[in-house]
Amino acid sequence: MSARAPGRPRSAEADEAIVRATLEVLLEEGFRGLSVDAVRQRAGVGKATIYRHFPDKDALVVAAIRSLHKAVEEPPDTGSLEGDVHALFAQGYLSDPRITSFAPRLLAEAAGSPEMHAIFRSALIEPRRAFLGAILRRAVERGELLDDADLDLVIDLIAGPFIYRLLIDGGDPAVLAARGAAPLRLLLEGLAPGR
Amino acid sequence: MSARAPGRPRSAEADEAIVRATLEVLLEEGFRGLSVDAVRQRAGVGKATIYRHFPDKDALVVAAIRSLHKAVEEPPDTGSLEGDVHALFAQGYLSDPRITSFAPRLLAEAAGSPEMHAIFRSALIEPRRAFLGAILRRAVERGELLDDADLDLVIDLIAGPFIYRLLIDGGDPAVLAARGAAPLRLLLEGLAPGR
Amino acid sequence: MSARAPGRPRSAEADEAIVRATLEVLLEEGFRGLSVDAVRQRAGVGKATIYRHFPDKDALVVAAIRSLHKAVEEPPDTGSLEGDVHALFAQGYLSDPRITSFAPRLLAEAAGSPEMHAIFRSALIEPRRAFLGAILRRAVERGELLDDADLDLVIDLIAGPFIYRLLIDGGDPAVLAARGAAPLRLLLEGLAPGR
Amino acid sequence: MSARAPGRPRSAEADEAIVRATLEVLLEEGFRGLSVDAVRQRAGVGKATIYRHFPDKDALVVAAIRSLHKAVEEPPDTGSLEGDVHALFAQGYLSDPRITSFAPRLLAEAAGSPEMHAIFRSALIEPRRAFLGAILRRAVERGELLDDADLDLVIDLIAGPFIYRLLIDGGDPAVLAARGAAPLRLLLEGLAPGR
DNA sequence: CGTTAAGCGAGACGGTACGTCGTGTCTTTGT
DNA sequence: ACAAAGACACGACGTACCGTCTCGCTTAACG
Repeated sequence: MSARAPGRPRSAEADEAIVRATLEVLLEEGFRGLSVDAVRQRAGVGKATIYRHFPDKDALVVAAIRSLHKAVEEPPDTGSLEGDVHALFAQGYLSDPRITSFAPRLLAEAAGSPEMHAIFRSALIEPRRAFLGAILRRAVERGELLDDADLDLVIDLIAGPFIYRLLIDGGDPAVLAARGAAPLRLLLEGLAPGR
Repeated sequence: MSARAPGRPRSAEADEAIVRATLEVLLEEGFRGLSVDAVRQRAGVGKATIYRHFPDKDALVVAAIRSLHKAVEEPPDTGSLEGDVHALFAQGYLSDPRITSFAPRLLAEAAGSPEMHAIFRSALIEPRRAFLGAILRRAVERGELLDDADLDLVIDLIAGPFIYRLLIDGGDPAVLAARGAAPLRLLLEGLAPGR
Repeated sequence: MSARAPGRPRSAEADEAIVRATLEVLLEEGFRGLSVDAVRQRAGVGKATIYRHFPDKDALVVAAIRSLHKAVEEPPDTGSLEGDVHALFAQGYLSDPRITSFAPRLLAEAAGSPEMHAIFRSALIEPRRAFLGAILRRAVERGELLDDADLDLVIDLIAGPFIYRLLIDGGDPAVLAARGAAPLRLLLEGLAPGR
Repeated sequence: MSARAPGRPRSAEADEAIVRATLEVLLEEGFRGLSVDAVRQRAGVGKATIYRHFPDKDALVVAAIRSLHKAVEEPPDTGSLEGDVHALFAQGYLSDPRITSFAPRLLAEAAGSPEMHAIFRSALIEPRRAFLGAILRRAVERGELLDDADLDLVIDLIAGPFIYRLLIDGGDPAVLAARGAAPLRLLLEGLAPGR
């Protein structure tokens, strides 16, 4: 018995070319300047193929965003919580221009669209929370944090102000560097076990 | 020399009708569904009039957002920082559906548009930060906070996780109520002077 | 090594199914509504098979039209020219709805396409001219027409007004019956030898 | 009471430019090569304007055909029926390439579309019949034709074979010149009063 | 107190992008 | 080895929207 659909299968190359072209146009021309025909031309692909792979332009953008997921690398172990977090920020954990540029737009689409919101979470938010979570678990093992600390809450406390600043200041890296780390010290003091 | 332009003056009624219609369409149809013609029809106004009052569609949206500013009320003095902050959250400081619905969309427009971003900050962010600031200054006067506390930073620490949760969870009020207040207690402990 | 049969020799069936499906779609949807995919689906055939049998859509149409040729029957001998011609008209010599429906469309394709025009002539025009020619030759033998009459010209004179009316009046059978035969009498008088 | 519609009136210039551009593209590229965007570009007009003036591409073509009507000139009086008819043919009464090229295509559209057929008749057929009719009436006055001749029938007899040849031979002018006039002599003999 | 310049609703205008569909070619799997 | 199924590149179709431009009319300040 065959689980295979008949006919010529969808081209993975075309799919990849479309997503890559979308990302390129998105970065060069911005969201407003993204046209399906521009993607079509750059990908060297037929318009019908785009619409066969993605129901509409939004889905195309979502796929492009999702493709960024792979780019995020594992955070290194520097030996201390503070070092780990700084390393995470330093490696562009959230200040990656692609993220600061795309995330708000994606967020806008997510408003009123539960599926879009789920994609937003799974493609952008959760992987980053997972990295922070790993760092925090290492800190607990090291004894830097209380055993019963609510790690999800701690993540909120670390990432929240950072994101907030990101949104308010429009992703200016200098401002982020200056203010992003500030809450961390405060938290480290409040959450240290021996106190 | 005349300080007055000749001819019929611009109609304040038309201006108001345009802004109101824009808000209505924005709420009913969302950002994507907002078309100048829809505003025109709902406002009972000529298209040229819209473009005489606002240079383009973005300006129209900005004006509509700005018109929401008036709705925010002064936060009451409950006698304690914790009470004030809870009161602020309780009165819908940020969970106002108009805010949770508009803010992300506006944010999306703000990405890559400095003017839009400035509007976003001045119309939505700053008024709310001002309220929190007033509350915190009262707390300093009461002796609940250290005199030399960086209030802007404290605001980040309080509002940041809240906003972060708002964005992640899509503004679900129940979740906000459960998690929004959590960081506050932690902060209050860490920032109390007598320690 | 496998002695498996080299696939089903379905070629002839497929060809016939394609032509039949083309005719059906042509009659139901008209020329504009004829799409190769519609033919494909109705014939239960692969698209590549169609293009293996016919170079392009025009050839497909030509084949469909040609398949109508077989339907035309030999004209009977009634004993007189007038009777023969009336019999020819009566048997639907040209008022066959398939002809009145297809001919103009085919004509349209023929404009500017010599090959199409040749098809048009050989599949529709010439067989009918041949019938008229046979009738006229019988008339010459009977002495009803002058020996040196230009039979091609006589055919033009008989068929021309008829076709002209057909095109002008849109193939309305009543009109054709009323006016189609009229020129014939006039011609018979003018071409009778004993005058 | 105002008979004037509100708003900016449709542009007669745009309409004319569209029709002219359609005719040009039609003549240069042929029917198959006619695209609305080509017309749009050549006319220097917005696509929406085309579709505001004409419901679809067919209507556009019809309007272009109709615009040819004005080009037909009055037939001169040469003093004799035969001369008049020759003059009519000589001036391109029916051999105008625009006619021989468009008529069959229009005919094809007319099949199954009464409105289209009516346009075909009123824009192409009737004006030409009217010219022939005028010539024939002059002939009756001159005594060249019987007073009680059915002029409509005579028109059929003159025009019919000519059109028939036109269609069969694809509008080759040489063939038309050779064969188109042949039936005329026959008819003149048969319809002359003094016989 | 009438001119007159600029406002007004209405809607057509030139463009540009959208998403659908049709053509003729190709690449799969199944028989 | 050929057939069905259907994906592919290309390009036209008809719709919607943006921001500009006439229309004919109102409205108010100035002469």
